Amino acid sequence: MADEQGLTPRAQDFSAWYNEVVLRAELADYSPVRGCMVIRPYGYGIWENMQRALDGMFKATGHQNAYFPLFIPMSFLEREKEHVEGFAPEVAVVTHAGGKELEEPLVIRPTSETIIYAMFAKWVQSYRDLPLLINQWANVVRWELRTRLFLRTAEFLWQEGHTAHASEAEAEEETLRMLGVYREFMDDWMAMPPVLGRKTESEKFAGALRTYSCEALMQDNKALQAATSHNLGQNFARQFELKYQTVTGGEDYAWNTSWGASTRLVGGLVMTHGDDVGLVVPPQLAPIQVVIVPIYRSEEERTQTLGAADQVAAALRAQQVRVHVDARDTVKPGAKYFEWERKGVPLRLEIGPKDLERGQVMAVRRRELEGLARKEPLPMDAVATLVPQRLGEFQRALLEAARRRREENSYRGIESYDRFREIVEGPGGFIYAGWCGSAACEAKVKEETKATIRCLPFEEFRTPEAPTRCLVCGGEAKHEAVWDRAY
RNA sequence: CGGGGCGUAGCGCAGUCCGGUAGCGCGCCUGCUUUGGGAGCAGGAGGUCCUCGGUUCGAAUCCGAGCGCCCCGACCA
Repeated sequence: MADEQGLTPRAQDFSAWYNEVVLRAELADYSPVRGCMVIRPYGYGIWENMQRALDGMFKATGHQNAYFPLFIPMSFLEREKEHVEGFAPEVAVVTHAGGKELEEPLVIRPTSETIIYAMFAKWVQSYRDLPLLINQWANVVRWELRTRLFLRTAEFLWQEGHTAHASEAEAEEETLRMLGVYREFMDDWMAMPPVLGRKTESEKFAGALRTYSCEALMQDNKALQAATSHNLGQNFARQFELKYQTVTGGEDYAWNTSWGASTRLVGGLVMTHGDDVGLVVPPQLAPIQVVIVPIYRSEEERTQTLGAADQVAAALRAQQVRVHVDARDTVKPGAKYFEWERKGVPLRLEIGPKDLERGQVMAVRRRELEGLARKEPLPMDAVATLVPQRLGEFQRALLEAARRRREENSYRGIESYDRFREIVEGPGGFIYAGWCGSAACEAKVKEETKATIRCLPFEEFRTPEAPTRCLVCGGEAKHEAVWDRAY
């Protein structure tokens, strides 16, 4: 670290900065097991808020939670060819249990399509049993060679939605609906606005017909795939005999979708809003939205300011504000400021003798954002109404700032491959360019620049004037693609 | 799995080249004074120097092997 109290500046070493923020804000810690991490209470608090929000949205769109086992028979995974090929290198396998070698090895789920659709097959007989809309919150294991806190760990927490439908159109609608849910979550809760689009064949989920994703742009201008939604077609249904009787009495395989988002989102949050002081958590997801720091000298002042702090806290809690009073007597106010800023608490209220005299509290925002004063006094008797407003403003300003940063670092109308390379190898960012649709052109760019097609963006994200030529071969452009290096 | 770096007190590090029995800052504990942006003074606790083996009268230091972690690359939510 640059010095013992500050962090390595982002501009100097983004990667080091990221690790330091995660550790120093007490989001997570390294575990004794290589590639795994311990999510600490503060980090888990953010994840719990994410879960709560997403879970509510899943329920609102008709899904129910269930839980499927961690262990999957090896033979299940092997049934879908593309699927097993995609995951084989990274699965962990249990070969021994109960002191004996198992007859059939058990895979620790890298994802649960196989076991879930095997169960769906038992539960679905008729079109009347469809759609079946299930979600599970679970841990999964993917034995990655190279890991990073939150962004890629051997074990991670996520949710995986799995649905079965009676028609391809319905499955496609569901796939896009859930992509939209993720988008709404990222906009409204995380203030991390994604670009939506379809994945290319080489980037799609192993076993899917089509994959869609939400791609967010981090502060180092690398892309983060933040959520994916897959139309699985009938691929898994065929392998697991997930059949149903149609309205007309015939028989057909069900159409499946799956969609997921993981604790990786926490890493995205850090890399979207954090600054050189530390973490910045959007109010909607902050475990602590407001921290109150009393300031005093004498014992009498201590009693008074702490009393006022408790009163303000109670008034805010009545407004559903998550508030913490830092009443520690052994730490000076300045030290508390730094600590809570490092942890990204959106709003701090300072209450000292001078404030009490004036009947006010001093409010300080975590980050300076356009149009919003960093410090302002709030009348004591209006705190309960003003603080929720300030939190809302801060949330909106974070989204606005993130959106602006994304657009400022997006490049459109790039036609020359040399120019493309200049951007990728220089500042980086989302590069919109034409693509002929050939895997060869896609692979060439990846090999030469490490940039990949993050997605083929949906209409609303596309450039008004569609590219006509493929960035790589100069042939006719079939799509506009968003390229970038990615996490 | 290749390249680089690093393993010494809870954290960050010095000491290693040139062997002589372990130190600095932060943090922690006690007391007093402090408290509006990382407090001061005094006292104190805390270390199998990653592991194993070798060389030596003597190893944190030299030699060999192994393990672990971080960063960069190939593969990936």
